[in-house]
Amino acid sequence: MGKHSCCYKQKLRKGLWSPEEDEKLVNHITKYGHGCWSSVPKQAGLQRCGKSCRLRWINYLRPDLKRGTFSDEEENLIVELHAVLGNRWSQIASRLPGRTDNEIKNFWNSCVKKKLRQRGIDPNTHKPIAETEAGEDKDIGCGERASVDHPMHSPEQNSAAPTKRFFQDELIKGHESSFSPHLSNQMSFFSLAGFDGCANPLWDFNCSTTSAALPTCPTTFISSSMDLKPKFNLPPHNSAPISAGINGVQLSDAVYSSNSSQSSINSGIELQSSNSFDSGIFPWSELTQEKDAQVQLVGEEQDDLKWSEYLQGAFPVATAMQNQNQSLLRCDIKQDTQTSFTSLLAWHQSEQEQQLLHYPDIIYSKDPQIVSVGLGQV
DNA sequence: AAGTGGGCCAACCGCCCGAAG
DNA sequence: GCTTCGGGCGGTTGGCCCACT
Repeated sequence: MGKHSCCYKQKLRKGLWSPEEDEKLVNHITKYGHGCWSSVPKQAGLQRCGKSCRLRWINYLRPDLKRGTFSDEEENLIVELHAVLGNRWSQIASRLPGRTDNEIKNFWNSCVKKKLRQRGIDPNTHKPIAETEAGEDKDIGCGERASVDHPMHSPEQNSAAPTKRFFQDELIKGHESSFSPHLSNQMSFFSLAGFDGCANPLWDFNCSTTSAALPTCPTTFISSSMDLKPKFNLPPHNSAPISAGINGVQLSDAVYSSNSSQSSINSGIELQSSNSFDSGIFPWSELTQEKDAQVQLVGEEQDDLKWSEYLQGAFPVATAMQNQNQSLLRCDIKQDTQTSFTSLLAWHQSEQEQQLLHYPDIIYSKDPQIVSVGLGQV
């Protein structure tokens, strides 16, 4: 693989584009579209390779590009999306209309990183720097949960972001999720159940375990809570879902329930016959696939949402925030168990007991539908 | 005024993936 | 199953600009 064949061709111009070249490219694409990029330079009369033309168009000439500095809202959104997606600039860019991955990447590297550090936040883990440093040489802290010898993690994946990346990649492999996150009426939060918001998996699994089974939905820790607030003042159409959900600290707050048609939570853990990461434990596979993950409001108002819409602000925030007195389901997934499925189950049961002791009003159910019903009664 | 260092950003590089043959 | 090719992505580079000395 390596270089494209076009890159070997001689006499191709490199470096900055001249206005004439830009004009040729724009004229050609507006007339004929780009079609096959490798043929564009020839057809447009350019001494460039197709890749160069593509890049120039996407990053600079495209008419729908928004130029200029990033707004505070955009910056906040980038930070939050980065907390979820890591360095997946193209996916981050897809949530910011008019911005390119390259632009966002540059903005991040030149500006945002610095700002975060100044605020004492590690831009990689989105955690306080002190905490991150402490976690590095102490126990398996939030940022370094991935075990070194874990088969999921290559040496380069010892940092937090690649760990998350691993899970994201796995998620992307499949998207027929049997799992729909339910949102509480109060907080429109789309949980990233598999991660704690610090770009870390909340569970470690043996590869064999992972491929065979994952807990579908820890409905275990459903409790009443009303203390979630957006951390950023995003535009109205963005504020609730993004700020409440993607910011690291609160990532695990959510409600999960399986899709009724594909049901699933048995003992809180489900054996999956197909792609384990599709089991819904990380329903945000839709982050990349734009498929039909449905974010549902629990209770009388149930609105189906696509994750993409969710991120882009289609979520009916006002509705979600109206019912301040209704319980918020929480799904706090602690990183606790070691690698085995069995231990996870044991932990699940033990946590249930603990939660019952401390929160008598907690609703537990192995069946998400029952959970929903229970919520309706709260 | 000249030199220097840093920031920004457009563009390139190397790699991956999927489709096609 | 393999090779080739095109598209795409993330990381990196190089050049321009500007502030500072």
